[in-house]
Amino acid sequence: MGIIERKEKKKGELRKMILDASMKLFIEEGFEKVTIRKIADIIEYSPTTIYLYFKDKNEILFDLCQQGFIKMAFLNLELNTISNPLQRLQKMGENYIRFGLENQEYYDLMFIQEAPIEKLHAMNNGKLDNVDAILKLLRSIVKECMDKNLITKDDVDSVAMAFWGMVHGMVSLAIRKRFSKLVETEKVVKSMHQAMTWMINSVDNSKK
Amino acid sequence: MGIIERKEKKKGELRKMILDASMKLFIEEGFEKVTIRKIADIIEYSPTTIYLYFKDKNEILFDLCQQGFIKMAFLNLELNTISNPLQRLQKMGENYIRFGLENQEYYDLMFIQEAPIEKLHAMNNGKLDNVDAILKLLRSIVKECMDKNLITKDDVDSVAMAFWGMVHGMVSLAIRKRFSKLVETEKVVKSMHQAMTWMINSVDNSKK
DNA sequence: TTGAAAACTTAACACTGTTAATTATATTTG
DNA sequence: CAAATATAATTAACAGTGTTAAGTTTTCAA
Repeated sequence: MGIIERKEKKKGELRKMILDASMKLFIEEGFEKVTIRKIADIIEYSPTTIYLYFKDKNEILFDLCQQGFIKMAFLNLELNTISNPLQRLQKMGENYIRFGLENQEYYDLMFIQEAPIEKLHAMNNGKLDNVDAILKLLRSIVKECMDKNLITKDDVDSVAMAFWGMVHGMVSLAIRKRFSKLVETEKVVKSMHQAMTWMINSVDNSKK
Repeated sequence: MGIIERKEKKKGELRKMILDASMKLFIEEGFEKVTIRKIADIIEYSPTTIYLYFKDKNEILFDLCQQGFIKMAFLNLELNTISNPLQRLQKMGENYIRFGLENQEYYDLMFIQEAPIEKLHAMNNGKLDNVDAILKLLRSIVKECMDKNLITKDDVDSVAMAFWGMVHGMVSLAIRKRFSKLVETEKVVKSMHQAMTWMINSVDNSKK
């Protein structure tokens, strides 16, 4: 049994080496540069060895993706200190925007690319993952806003979609450089926050 | 001069054949299946011939992209019949959502992929293109809403960003299957429209 | 020490966009 | 009309990509 454990550990070690190499490439050169052969170069194994530890490339990208969700979740820890749920919603949105702009490669993988998400759907083994945690938080804040009559009551999920949509839409359009015909490049970030503030104020029922 | 014209025409004809073949592949198999070699197969020329008529693949994708913008612009023609600018804004949003969901391949190229947009930035020879037209329309409607005190006054571009962001965000998250953990697949479309309606009603100052 | 199982590699397949060099086809000139 | 030139199209290749089947090396228990 000690032997099997050691084997498992060794197996785990190479798995980790592959993921570490992927992360290194991902951080330093972006996710398009994460190729099987480059990973193999770094860990000094042949490319095919990787397939003994991962079914395919998506399984590796999925792991990087999960790291991103963990990273993002950390930003939301400070939200507990804000008592007003609408202010909390705004702060969550601002965190989201900042995370997206400062971690564009992660963001791409987490919310724009279609490749790694297939794994997420396949790996639905009950355990609620990091995506769930963020969505659950968003939903609960929206619900609290409605319960306290800060925003107009409606289907919680739909309203959550509207907010998520707005921040994701702005971040992804910014990352993909679609705002150039609307505002100057230097003003994009400022305008995004201004948009966020306008929206929060506009839906705030306590302000009228 | 008649001779040069005829030559130009012939050159244009092969150019058109290439674009037609690209469109055929694009419509029938999606944009990832639009490859130089497949285009070459259809037009019955060698792959390298294509490079005599287009600088690179992006130049071909850019053309498909433009077709998408034209297609989208058609949907907005009916907007003139709506006198209330906020209702017009809602209708524009609903058109946008419908276009995105019904033309996912076009939408991908127009707003999600980064490849063809580089050409759009490079080709900035003054002439305001189809993207401009749509953004100009959005901006003017937002402005009209503010002028008529239907929504709270603020920087027009920022508010336009908020609305565009919301609809683009929802459409792109739906296309990339990110809503599965929030609402059931069958309900996504309905929830998107519900989200849109909630948002329009919530920002409507005339309703309070 | 032998034999089976595990770990790893080599070689290859089927693709991708793109380029340099070459050949075939028109067109213009002597 | 024939030769020279200009245009058009092709072949072959480069440098990549993910992935798989088959073969080799290593490890380890009987």
